[in-house]
Amino acid sequence: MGIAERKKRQREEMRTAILEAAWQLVIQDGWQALSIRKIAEVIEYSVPVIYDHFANKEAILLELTRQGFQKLNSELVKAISQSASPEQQIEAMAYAYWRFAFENTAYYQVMYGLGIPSCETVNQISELSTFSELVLQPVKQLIAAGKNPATDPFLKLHTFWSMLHGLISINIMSVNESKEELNLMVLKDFIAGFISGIKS
Amino acid sequence: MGIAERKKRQREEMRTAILEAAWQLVIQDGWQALSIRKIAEVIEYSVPVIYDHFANKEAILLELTRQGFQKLNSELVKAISQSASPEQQIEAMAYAYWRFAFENTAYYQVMYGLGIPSCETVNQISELSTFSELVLQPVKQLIAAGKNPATDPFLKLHTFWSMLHGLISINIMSVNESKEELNLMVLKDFIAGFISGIKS
DNA sequence: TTACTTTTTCTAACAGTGTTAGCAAAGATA
DNA sequence: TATCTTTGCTAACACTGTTAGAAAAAGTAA
Repeated sequence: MGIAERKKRQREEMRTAILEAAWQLVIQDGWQALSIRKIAEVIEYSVPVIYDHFANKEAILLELTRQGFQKLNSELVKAISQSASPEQQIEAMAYAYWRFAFENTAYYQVMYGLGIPSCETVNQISELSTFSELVLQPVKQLIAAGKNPATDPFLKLHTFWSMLHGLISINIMSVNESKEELNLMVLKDFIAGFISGIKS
Repeated sequence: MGIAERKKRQREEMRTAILEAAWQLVIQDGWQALSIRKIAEVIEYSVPVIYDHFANKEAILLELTRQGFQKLNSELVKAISQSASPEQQIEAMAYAYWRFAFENTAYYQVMYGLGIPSCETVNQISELSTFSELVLQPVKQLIAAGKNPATDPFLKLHTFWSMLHGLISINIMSVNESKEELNLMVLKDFIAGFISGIKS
């Protein structure tokens, strides 16, 4: 009897309808504005049916996160396949990753939980400039003492900040304790590379 | 007349009481669990008095963010002052930044809006391992072809991922458009340094 | 077709959230 | 003492995630 199959298919359709509605709302108003009730309105069903397919709101976000990584993966595969040497592959992947993030800002924000205290107001924080100047000072000195005095200190400042932030935020996210020593090594690796990169 | 002074002082006390209560709640239950009503309960005042000192909840978070950067700045100043050469200063600052993040996780999360879809469940995403393997492949090849075949590919993978993520998330946060070219240059700078770092 | 069972779907509620209008009480001024 | 200003509160509005329990629909068996 095909009834069970049809029911299964309908359940699947409902599930994807929920996810599509959720995604539509996310790219429309940002993932912070996503609500179960809005999803219910879009799919034209009552609220509790959503809970028949997802345990809670977080499970929906998690599924979108999964989709995001899936899409990113496929972009990376494409980047790899179109390049020959490992150098080119790495470069292509870096660009693909970068492009993915900015062409799919909503995805990236869901994937990494970005986008709170409100991105727009971060610029209001005056302490950020103090922070920048603080790091800038020794970087400038190092550049002056190095072999390439034309190096842009702001560029290096950005590299410094981004690297540290990325390392930390990825480490904070994954509770995997066994990786802590690994990350400390990455930190050391980065510092050494950063300094020698300025000098030479 | 000292009445105006006293009133001003009392207003200030109320303000700091709100911020202290908010902070206490943040380190207790995480910044996502922070609510105006809980703050009101802690300071033993009704809810609307909070709105006499802060426009909205976000303003409170923003102030905590500001405090976070202030504290980070003072840590960096300390790190700088205790080191002599720019190399040592940069290294000390990197470690200070790192330490600050992990000794003040709550601060760091508020500062960078981290900690959504729930950090704990990120590990459930199977696509992450696919992603890792994808990047790992060319990195391994590059290491094998380089002068230092003992280099840990996982370490390099982590560097790669962290750097990209840091660069992107900082760029996504600050809407400052004029910096986009700068960041593209940082990206190039990073890729070049990353590859040459593996080779040599 | 009818009676029964299972599945699906909904209404309504609970407990919580940010935010604000409007009133009451307290404090300051004359 | 009377007036004005500041301060603080109650109560509400419009949301949020989540769930219990009733109603409706769909499937099954006689």
